[in-house]
Amino acid sequence: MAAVQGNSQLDVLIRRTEHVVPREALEERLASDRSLRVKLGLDPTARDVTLGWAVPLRKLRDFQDLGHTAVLIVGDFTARIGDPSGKSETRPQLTKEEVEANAGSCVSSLMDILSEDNLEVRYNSEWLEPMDMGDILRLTARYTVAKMLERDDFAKRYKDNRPISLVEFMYPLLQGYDSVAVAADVELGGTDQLFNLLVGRDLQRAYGQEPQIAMTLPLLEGLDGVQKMSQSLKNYVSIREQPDVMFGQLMSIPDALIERYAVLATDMAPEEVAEVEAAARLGGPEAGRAKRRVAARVVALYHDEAAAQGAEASFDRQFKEHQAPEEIPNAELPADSIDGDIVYLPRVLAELGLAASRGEARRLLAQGGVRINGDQVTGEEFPLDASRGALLQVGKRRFVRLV
RNA sequence: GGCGGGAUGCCCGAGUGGCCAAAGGGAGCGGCCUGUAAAGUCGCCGGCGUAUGCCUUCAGAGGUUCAAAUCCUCUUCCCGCCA
Repeated sequence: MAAVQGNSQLDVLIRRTEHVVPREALEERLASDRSLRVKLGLDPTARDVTLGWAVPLRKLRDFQDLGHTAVLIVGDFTARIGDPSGKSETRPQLTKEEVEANAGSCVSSLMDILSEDNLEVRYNSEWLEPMDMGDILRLTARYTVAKMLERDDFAKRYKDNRPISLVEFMYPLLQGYDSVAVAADVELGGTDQLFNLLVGRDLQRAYGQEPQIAMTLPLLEGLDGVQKMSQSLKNYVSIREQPDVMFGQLMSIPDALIERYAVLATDMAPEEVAEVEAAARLGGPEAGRAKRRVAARVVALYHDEAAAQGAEASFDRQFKEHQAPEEIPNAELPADSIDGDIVYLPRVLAELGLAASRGEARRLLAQGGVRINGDQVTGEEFPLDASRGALLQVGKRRFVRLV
């Protein structure tokens, strides 16, 4: 068993959680000194690990570090059904091939956070695929419609006369059955998973097992500051993002979220979080410094200290001093943008991907969003000889060296 | 099986014959400002070589009309209610 014992172990595990149901059961099981089986379901539709998804993963890592077993469930079977949670709408079902293609790379990127030790990876098709209609009916017999409708999402949709697919009723049951199949002691999930985790408890009881402890973790808001971080909303930060980009993305969170990120996205100790929060509250430059501190800590967590410092330095260079970044990609002047001894800028911007279309490029020019060698350019044509080797900048953060 | 509702630009959502490339909001983008890619503020936000112009778009296919996102017909998909 691990170095941390008793209450301190409990403290570590409880940190950052939203619900621990029931908490006494967790205390009891920890006291038993047994290596617990801690389950976390993985939706193999995701391609990247985001800072939001990292929250439960890092909690799982906490358990591993304390000698418990991480049981990662790849929902290859359930992914083909679709998870209704929090989406309030039905999602297209994935094919077996799509799911398989994702699953492998998914698990490998999780290894950035999880440890190879104390790890068990299971695919739920292992036990769900062989079920026959009899098994399925016996499973559904354990649950009632009224109980299903306790779930907020279902209750709301039912009340609003919005669709609830029958298959959505199956998902919590199957996820709960996963817990039975792997004999989970604890299941982790986002706050929106609480209902499903509790179904797991009911089913385990029904199948004669000791019910698991349901532990939920807060859902981290995305860069927009409102909606939860998700890949489909494109408001996320990947844990594999380049240091400079990651730092910049983190600096773009609203001030109101500084503390939230300090708690959920960094490894800051509670005292340090308190400092950051106090600074953030002061607003002004203090808040700016607090945000930097959080951003740097996140970068350090997924890269290293040097990368964090480098990222902060280049952030200052680019956004405070308005200098070009050190690394600027070269881009060849598109041939069809050249007409005699002039280049047609909208074409250049569009072809190089600096603008979505020539129309947008022209708007950017008109709005003063384009600079060449630091000087604002508003005309659509530019001398060819002055273009060779020039530094082309769009907005504050897109740079290209023309060759 | 019967009845009713719906499908609009990245998303949500107005629009029921011309004033519609289509209100409004969100997201996104740009300028300014600043402590940052925060906040605030102003602006942009279908495409086209630079346009009082042309093209494509309001689920799909036809049709009526000088003129259709708006009317008619058929088709596809979605939803609800009653059985």
